[in-house]
Amino acid sequence: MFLSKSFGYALRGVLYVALADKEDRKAQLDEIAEKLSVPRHFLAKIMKTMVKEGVLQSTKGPYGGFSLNEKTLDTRLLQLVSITDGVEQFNACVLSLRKCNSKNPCPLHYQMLKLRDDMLAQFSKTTIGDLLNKENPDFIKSISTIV
Amino acid sequence: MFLSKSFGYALRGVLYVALADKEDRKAQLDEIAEKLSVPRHFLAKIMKTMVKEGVLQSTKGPYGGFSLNEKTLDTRLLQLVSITDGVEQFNACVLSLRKCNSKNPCPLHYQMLKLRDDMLAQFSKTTIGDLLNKENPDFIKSISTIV
DNA sequence: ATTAAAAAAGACGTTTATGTCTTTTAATAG
DNA sequence: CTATTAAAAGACATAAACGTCTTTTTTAAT
Repeated sequence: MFLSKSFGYALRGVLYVALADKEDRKAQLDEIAEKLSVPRHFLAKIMKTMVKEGVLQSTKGPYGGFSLNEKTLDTRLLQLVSITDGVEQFNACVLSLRKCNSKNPCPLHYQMLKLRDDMLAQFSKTTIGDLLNKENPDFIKSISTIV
Repeated sequence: MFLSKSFGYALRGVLYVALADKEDRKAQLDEIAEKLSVPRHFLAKIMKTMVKEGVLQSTKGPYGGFSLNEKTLDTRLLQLVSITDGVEQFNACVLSLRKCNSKNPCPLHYQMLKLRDDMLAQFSKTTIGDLLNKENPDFIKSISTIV
């Protein structure tokens, strides 16, 4: 309802790489996809995009894989949303009215505006690093428990 | 992002019927679709479903069309969401984790829970009648201004 | 240099949301 | 009762999201 599956895969993917980083190792696609129970090739596309957008780093070849870069932990969730879903839709009217605005509000304009602002605030203030600092001992389990 | 197009069409459709009702007349599909700039046959399906679900009334044949019933104005927006989108997705984890709950929360569990509750509260408390009582003089314009 | 490993790239397939078209059913006027 | 009108029903079409498979490119060890 709120976000695409790609967003969830992206976030779990980058979190997995961050956890591997704590063990001073890179994470490879095969491992990530398997541990997170996410379609391998689909995840590949998403990881690739994140690399292109500078959220992650990757190296090819033997001993290659995905790793963090200087920006990863400071990346805001909103940027992930932007990469996987786009942010324009946040501003779209629920009634599909293009000319819906405060001058000519649809019947749900202000109600939705509030919900939207709350959501944007949440996703803007939270970074990848924030999620990792929660010190949840079951963190790994929580991002991979799918069944 | 939040809701399907069908939801927007459904709400605008039923509001249009309510406005026609204030003029003591039924609204026909051709008129509604044209005035709201919504695909006729697609809207037909949605209107039909709303009739089946008891949100609206319809009569076939000459001088037929869609009209309100005793329940229409008391219908909560959540019921429209339920008809067009389903409500299960409100409870789905953004990370697609099936076993995400307060015992085993994903990193975004509580943040999303709050947003979700706010949204459900909004949609639960607001009825079709509430939207009509806002006395917005540009109401008709606001639900049909699409271009 | 050669080979193997791993990501990048891109073609292809499936499913779901959205949209269109035609036929059927029901109601009313005359 | 017949013709007409309008919704109901259902088949078909398109676009976007989601997923799979194969080939190419890059890297590193030997």
